[in-house]
Amino acid sequence: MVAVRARPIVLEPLAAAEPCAHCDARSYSVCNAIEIKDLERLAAMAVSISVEPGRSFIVEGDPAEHFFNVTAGTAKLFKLLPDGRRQITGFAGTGHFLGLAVSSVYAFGAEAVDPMRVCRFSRPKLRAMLDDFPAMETRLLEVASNELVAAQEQMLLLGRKTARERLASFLIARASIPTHCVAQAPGMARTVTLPMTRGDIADYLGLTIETVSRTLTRLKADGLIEIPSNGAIVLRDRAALESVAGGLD
Amino acid sequence: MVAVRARPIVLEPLAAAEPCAHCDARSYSVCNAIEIKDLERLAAMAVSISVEPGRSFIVEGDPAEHFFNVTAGTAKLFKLLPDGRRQITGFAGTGHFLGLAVSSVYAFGAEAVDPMRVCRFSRPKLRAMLDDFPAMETRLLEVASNELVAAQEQMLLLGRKTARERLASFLIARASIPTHCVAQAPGMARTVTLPMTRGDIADYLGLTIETVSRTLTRLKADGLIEIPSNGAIVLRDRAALESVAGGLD
DNA sequence: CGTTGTGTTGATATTAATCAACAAGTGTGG
DNA sequence: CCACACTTGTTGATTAATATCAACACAACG
Repeated sequence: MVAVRARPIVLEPLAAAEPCAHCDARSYSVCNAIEIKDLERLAAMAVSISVEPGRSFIVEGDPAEHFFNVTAGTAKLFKLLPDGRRQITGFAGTGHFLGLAVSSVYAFGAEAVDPMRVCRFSRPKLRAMLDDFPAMETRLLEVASNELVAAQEQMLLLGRKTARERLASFLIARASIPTHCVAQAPGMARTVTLPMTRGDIADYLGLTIETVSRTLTRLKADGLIEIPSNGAIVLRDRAALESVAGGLD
Repeated sequence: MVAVRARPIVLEPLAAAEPCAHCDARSYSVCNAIEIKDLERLAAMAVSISVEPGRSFIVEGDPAEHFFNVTAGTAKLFKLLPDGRRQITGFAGTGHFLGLAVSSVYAFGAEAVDPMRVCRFSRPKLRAMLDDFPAMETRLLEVASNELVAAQEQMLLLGRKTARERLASFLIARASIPTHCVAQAPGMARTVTLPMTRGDIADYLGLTIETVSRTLTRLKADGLIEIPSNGAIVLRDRAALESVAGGLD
């Protein structure tokens, strides 16, 4: 069964708009919940910003003044303990919303993994926007619900899965992320690109760098994956990986 | 700083409505976003159900036909692996909403920890309700955002904290849950009631029963807590507990 | 070239899991 | 009222998984 997936919402100010080579619509207006003309009005309220790899654009504990929509690249979202231990709570790719919090301060930090573009709204403008476009609020609620489901899945991973199961889960999940357009081969990318470092993967999976490295080596030795280069992994036996990811064998 | 906390939303059909001894309004209509008369109309669309301890009322993977609002008692929400490993992703107390998922099947199971009452809506009726009351949708988005923040905090706990830190975090978090009314002593209950078993705590914190037991014993020996009975824990040194919970010392 | 960041691999340490025994509380039925 | 099973919780001995410490390989970059 191939899930029907909503297109990622990508808000981009008109000035920065680029036509998409693959989608039918223009890349900055990929949203199935709002009329195009409204989207343009809406996008005009925002600022488009480039973020270089390694650069933080949200700092945990800072006043939450902005709301972001990722329009290109990938961010890592994380929480820190005073002694430096870090948990990456997720990677935010194109279409992701950041900074929804009700609280007045950000509950997490965000840093670019690769060259990013984000679209930034002030929170009052976001509020005005939601009041103007109820459909947008509905869509955001859907987005938040989906993230909640993903968060629960990650809790299962962190609380109960072995290192091997965690890596398999991670690779399978990564393989189902649409890279750009949503219309795609039936949910299956055989080569997974990993823009993040082993350290990021470790902090995402609640492991150490060494364990991530060793576990990938074992998965390779077992014929489940190939590692053509850092930053890419080929899923040689997707069914077996899914089985491992689900806690079987 | 004492956070201003919104009242829990409690929807209860009129037949089951009971006046609250502590709140100014009636207990079943505690919602700061909707007019009382609308709420009554809305509550009339729902069914109130009692759930005995140990009874499941949401099964992971089943068609997601209903949407629930907890009106009394506590539920545990969990995900399972095929071999029986279980991760409790949260405990849902009075005011919590369950079953928001966009997906057509439930992403988690829910089981009553103690005698519960839940208010049940069919999902189409929920949709109609949200269309009728945009304020309700706004409120749900806030709720979902807060749960997302809590989920991230739990990921930090599961991925990076020691057993001792996990227990301390759990106790501190439990101590800040308003039992019934929200207006309360400045955020601080010294005695924490734990309706769930050690096994539930273990599955929530990603530990085993034995480790939970041992760690509580150690916290007691260190003078941070007292354990007058199963089901209750007295925080003897809240500051120290908070310090441990935050990853210090 | 050295330097730095990233990744791999090996040896050892440590935390928490597992295996096991037992204690305390609860409910049942004789 | 007491024997009994059953559930829940505690504590001890041992094991296993992963973390930690350490060395080294390799690529990117000034």
